[in-house]
Amino acid sequence: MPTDGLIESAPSNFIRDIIIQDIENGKNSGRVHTRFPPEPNGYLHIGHAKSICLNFGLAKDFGGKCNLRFDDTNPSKEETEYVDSIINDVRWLGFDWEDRLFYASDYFEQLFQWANQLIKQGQSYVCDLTADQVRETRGSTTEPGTESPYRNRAVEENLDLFQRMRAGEFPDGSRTLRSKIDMASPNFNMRDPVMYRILRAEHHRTGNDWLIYPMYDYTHGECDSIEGITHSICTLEFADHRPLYDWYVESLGIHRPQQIEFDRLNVTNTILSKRKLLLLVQKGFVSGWDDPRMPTLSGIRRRGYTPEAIRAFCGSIGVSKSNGVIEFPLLEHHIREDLNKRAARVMAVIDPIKVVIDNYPDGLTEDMDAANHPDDSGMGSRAVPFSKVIYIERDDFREVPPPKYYRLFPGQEVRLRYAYFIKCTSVVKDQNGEVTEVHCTYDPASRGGNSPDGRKVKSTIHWVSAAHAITFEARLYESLLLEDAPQSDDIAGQLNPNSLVVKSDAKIEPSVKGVAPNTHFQFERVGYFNVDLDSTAEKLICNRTVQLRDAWAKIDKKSK
RNA sequence: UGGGAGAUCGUUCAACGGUAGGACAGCAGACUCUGACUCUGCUUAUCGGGGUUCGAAUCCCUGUCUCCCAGCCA
Repeated sequence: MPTDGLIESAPSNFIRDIIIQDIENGKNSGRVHTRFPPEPNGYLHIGHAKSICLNFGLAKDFGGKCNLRFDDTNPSKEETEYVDSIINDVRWLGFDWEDRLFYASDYFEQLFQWANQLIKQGQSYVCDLTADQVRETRGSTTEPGTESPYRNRAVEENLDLFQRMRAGEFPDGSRTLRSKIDMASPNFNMRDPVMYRILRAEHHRTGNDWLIYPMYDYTHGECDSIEGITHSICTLEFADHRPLYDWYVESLGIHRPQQIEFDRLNVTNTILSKRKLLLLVQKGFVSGWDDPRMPTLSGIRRRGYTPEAIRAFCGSIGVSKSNGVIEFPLLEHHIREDLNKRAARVMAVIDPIKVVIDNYPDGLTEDMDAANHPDDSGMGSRAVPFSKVIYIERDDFREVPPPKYYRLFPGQEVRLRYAYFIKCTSVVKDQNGEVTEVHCTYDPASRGGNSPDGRKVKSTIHWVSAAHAITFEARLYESLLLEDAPQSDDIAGQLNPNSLVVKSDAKIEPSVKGVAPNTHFQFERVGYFNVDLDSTAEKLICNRTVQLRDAWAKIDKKSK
């Protein structure tokens, strides 16, 4: 039974069901408090967006709160650069943690005190086994582990040794603090897990204050507990850790949040492994974490994806515990849906071919009135200059038209958007037989795009006046991975050589002069583009965010 | 071969003992100064086998398949 007023339009899912039930049962006094807990060891990607939208979204929908907390317990992998990027990305996505920005490292002292409490309770001990020995004594899926010879050390000795671990008396890796649970447990996480390791590494926040660092399992539940988290939502692979999560908060006798696991986001043909993404950056396969081909939030932001679209996408994919893979076109659908509403229309020719209108007066320029958005007159209109020589898309002309081809070919009449009807009369070719120039005549009576005699044309194509065009660089992106690339660690062998195609001689109408980076446009009949960060007043650079749906491309492909 | 989690249109999520539904993708059509957008229609699914029930995607038994786990990573 849904609780009145608490359910918005968000679709039902098993986590909402749990929360609704908890509220009805008065658990946590009806409070809902979640958290997004990234480790600052890399950049956030679209997979994290699902978790962010889930955690912040749930808090919002149920009148609760959501914290941003950095799980920074492994200084050897973490950096301030990552902290900064994560803060920036979550904010960009549109979420607000108010004053609740926390770090696991904020709690190091408390965690240390709690570890001492567990020692005193006889529930943890200092172990002198090496990492290799620990692994060897852990047992296997069918064999129980064997107990450490140090398992039954006296409390006083454990307390002393643990203190001396902290004080730096022992070398890295020489000792650990372990929980005394059950070496025969079928769940490996319960076979006396390590709580603390000795690690001399500079921490991005605590510097060299600490020589011992707590492990994730020992840390996470207590951090949640300290912050009053009610629902600790994480991905499926942590399900096996839940008994341990519960063991710590119960042994310590502190507030017990509920861990709930859901399926992490997978997207077809997309790398969402932090390790592999790091490899792409380190080996120079991409220009950086914000390369527009990267699935990182900084990458897709630069590519022109909007937070609104990403949030809509995350809301549409649902939450479950199955191992699903979302098809990439669903993401593209949401990008198009958002950009269609907001992106101003502009005419740009990516792969130009010259068209000369033989009967148009030399030296004349006319301003054509073009709407900035077909469905939103509030976005106004602009003047686009027209003259005798123009560029059109190379693909919009065929010397020999294939079946169902409506565009320009010898003898065919088409409309130049917002301008005139033109008819192709002849072509000029170079010595290789390549068409270099298309000659046309225009119908002066069709100015604005309609002929007074009411005749129709099959096609309307876009154009740019050669004399007025701005030459710019268009960066066209495809998937970073080859389609059907095998899943393996050999990333180099799976890369799509066409993931970035640079068109340096693209032409665009002059109205875009001076636009700011990250302005979104729809290049009519081509796709959604945005102005790249590298763009300057001298050199305009645009990224293709996503192509328009293209019925002709399907017809063309099918006939081949 | 130990433990944990799953299995519903091509994909994904829903249906919580009572008409299997949405979105994306696909197909067909309408509209169109973007082969875009929009609109209309269509195709397609409960993993197998047994039960319980008037009635099962849902409950029970059984089989099969998939994912995760033996870091001093998170």
